[in-house]
Amino acid sequence: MKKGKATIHDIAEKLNITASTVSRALNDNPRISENTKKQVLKMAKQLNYQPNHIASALRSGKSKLIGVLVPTANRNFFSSVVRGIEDIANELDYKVIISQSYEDPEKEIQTVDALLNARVDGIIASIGKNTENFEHFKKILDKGIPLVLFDRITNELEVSQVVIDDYYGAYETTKHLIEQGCKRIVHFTSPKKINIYRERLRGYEDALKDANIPVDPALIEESNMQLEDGRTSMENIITKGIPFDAVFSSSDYAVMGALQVLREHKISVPSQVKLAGFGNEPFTSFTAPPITTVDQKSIPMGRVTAETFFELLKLEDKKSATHKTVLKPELIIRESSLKTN
Amino acid sequence: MKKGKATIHDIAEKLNITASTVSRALNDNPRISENTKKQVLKMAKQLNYQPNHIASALRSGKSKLIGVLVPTANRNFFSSVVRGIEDIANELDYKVIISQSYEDPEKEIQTVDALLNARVDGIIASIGKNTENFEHFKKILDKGIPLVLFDRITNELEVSQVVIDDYYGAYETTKHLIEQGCKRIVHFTSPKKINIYRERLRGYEDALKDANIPVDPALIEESNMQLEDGRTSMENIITKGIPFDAVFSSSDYAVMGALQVLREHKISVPSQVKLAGFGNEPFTSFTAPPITTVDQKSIPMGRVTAETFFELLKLEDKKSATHKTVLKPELIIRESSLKTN
DNA sequence: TTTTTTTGAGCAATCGATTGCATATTTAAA
DNA sequence: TTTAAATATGCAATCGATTGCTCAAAAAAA
Repeated sequence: MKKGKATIHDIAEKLNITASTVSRALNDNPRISENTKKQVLKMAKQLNYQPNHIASALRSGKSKLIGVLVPTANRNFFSSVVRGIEDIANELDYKVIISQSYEDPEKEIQTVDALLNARVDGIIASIGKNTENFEHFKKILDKGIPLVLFDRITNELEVSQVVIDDYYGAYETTKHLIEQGCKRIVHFTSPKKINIYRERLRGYEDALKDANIPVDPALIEESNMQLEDGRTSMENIITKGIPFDAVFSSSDYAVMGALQVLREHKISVPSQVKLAGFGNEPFTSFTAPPITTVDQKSIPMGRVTAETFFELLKLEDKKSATHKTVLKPELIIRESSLKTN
Repeated sequence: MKKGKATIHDIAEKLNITASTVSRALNDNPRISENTKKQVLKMAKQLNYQPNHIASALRSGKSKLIGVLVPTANRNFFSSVVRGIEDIANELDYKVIISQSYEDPEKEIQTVDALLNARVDGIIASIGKNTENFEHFKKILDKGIPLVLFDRITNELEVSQVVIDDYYGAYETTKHLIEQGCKRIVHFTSPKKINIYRERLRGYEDALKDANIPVDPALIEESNMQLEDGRTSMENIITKGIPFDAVFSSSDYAVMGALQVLREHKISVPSQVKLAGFGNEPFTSFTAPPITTVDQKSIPMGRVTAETFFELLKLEDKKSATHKTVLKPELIIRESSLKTN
C-alpha cells in the first residue's frame, strides 16, 4: 500500500466518486462543487498524492516543460538569463530543461531534436556562434511550437526575440574611449552570421565616424572571440607594428586575452592602451586594472524572454505573433579605459 | 495527414501488422523476425516517425530523464561536471534536466520535489553549501530512486558518491606554500556541514603539523567563501595586525577577494604574501599574478558520476549498492605562490 | 505421418489523467 | 404544477507505447 503512489483513482475510491470528478476538482473546474473540491483536496493531502505529470502530459499534450537552449551554461550572461527564465517559469509551474550546444552547429541540431522528442511545450534559444543554417529552428516553427530567441538571434527566422541594443552599447563604449582621448581603437569582432557582433561593429564604426575618425580596417580583428583568440589578435596587431591606443572587444574573454598580451609586452593599461570589453563577465572586475565593459542586463532579459514566451504560448496562431523587445545595455566604466592625467 | 505525428499504429496499419509488433520491432525484440524489423524501420523512416517518449514513459515507468541538481550552473566546476554527465547520458539516450538550488536550502527542497514530480529516473546532486538537513534527499532514497552525490556530499546519507581527495589537494597545496618559505599561512574555510571544506581544513592542518608549524586558530577565517567574504576575511586579518605570509583559500573566489585587498594595501603578491586557491576557476589564470590553485578534475568527475549513476540504475536493490569514488586533484602552481628570490 | 518445439505475431489490458457527452438532481422560470 | 435552465457528477474513450499471454504456422523430432 505504501508501495504504489496514490492516483486520482485512489482518491476517487476513498471518496466514492469517480476519477473524472477528482481530476476536475484538482484542476479547480467550476463544474465541481466547492464541497467536493474541499474533500478531494483533503484526501489528496492525506494520501500524499502527487500528480503524475507524465500521464497528464500524454493526455493533454502539454508537458509543462520548456526547453532552453544556450551555447554554454557556463557563462555568466547565459546562466543569468536562464535564472531569469526559471524564475518566471517556476511561478507558472513549468520546468526548464537546459541544454547546451557548445557552439557546435551539429550538436545544436541534435539538441533541438532531443528537446522536441522530450515533448517540450516550447523552446527558448540563443543561437550558437557558428550556426549558419537555421533549418532546425524552422522545424520548430513548422510544428507550431512556440520559439523565442534571445541575444543571439538571426534575421532569417521570423520569431519573437529579445535582445539588447548592441549597437547602442558599442556606440557608447567607443564614444567613451574617444572621449578619453583614443584615436586608434582596435576592434575585436566575429565574422559570423549572428547579429550581435555585426551590430556592435556598426556601433563602433558609427561612433568613429561621428567623431570624424576614419575607420581603419587594419584595426579590425576577426576571430572566434575566446581568450586565446584575443591573445592572437593582440599579438597580430603588435607584431604588424600597427599603432593603436585602445582595444574595444565585442567579448570580455577576448579583451582579457589582449590584457594578458599587453602585460607581457610591458604595455601599460590604461596609460598607454585603454581597454573595453562587452558582456560584464564577473572576472572583468577582478582584473588589474578592472576592465570597462557593457552590462547586458541578463536577468531582465531572462524575465522578459520568459514573459514573451508565455504570452506566445497562450496564443492560437503562434506564427503571426512575433514580437521584438530591445533592452538598453549599460556601459560600466572601470579603470582600464580611464584617462591617466 | 501532415498534421498529427506518426505513431506506431500508423506504421502498423501501413504494414498490415499490429502496433505491438511494431513496438517490439522498434525495440529490437528477438521475438520479431529480421524481415519484419527491416520493414518497420523503413516505414518508420518513411513516415518520419518520432517515438513519443511521454507515452513510453507512462507505460514503462521510465522517463529517460535524469535530474541534475547543482548549487549553481554558473561555476566552471559545476558546468564542467554537468558537461561530463551529459556526455555519458546522451550516449545512453537519456536527457538531463539541470536545476539549480542557488545554495538556498529551501529552493533545494522545492527543486528535488520538482524533479521527482517530473518523474526523473534518478537524480545526481551536489549539496548546497547551507544545507544542514537532508530529509529531502532521504525521500529520494526512500522512493527507491537512484541518487548519486558528487563533490558536495554528506556523511548523513548512505549513497553512492564521487569526490576528489580534498584532503590531499589541501595538503599538497599547503606543503607547497611551506616549501616556498611560508610559515604563517592564513586559511579561508567555511563552517558548514559540507565535507569538502572540513577535509581541506584537515589537509591544511596536517601539512602544517608535518612541517612542525603550529596551527594558529587566529589564522583560520570562516566565511561563506564568496569574493566579498574573501575581502572581508583579508581585511580582518590585516586590521587585527596578525602577521601572515600566505593565504590558502578553500575557494578561488575568496582568494580573489584577498588578492584585491592585498593590492589595495600595496602588499605585493607573491613577494610579501603568497596565495593559493582551490577550484581552478578560469579567472585564476587571468589575474596578475595568476593564482595557484587546485584543479578538481571536473569533466572526469562528471563522467565517473554518470557512470556510477547508470550502474546504479541497472541494479535491483538501489540501496545496498553504495559506492564511493575518490579522484585525485591536481595542484596547479602559478606565479602567486612562487618564491621570489 | 504424428507429435513436440520453436518462431513470429496478435489480442487486449495497462500506465494515470483528461475531456466530450450524457444523466441525474436542483433550482428557477413560466 | 409543469417546463426550462443550471448544477454536479458519472461514463467511457483517449493519449501512444508496452507487455503478459495466447495462438497459429513452420520446423524439428519421433
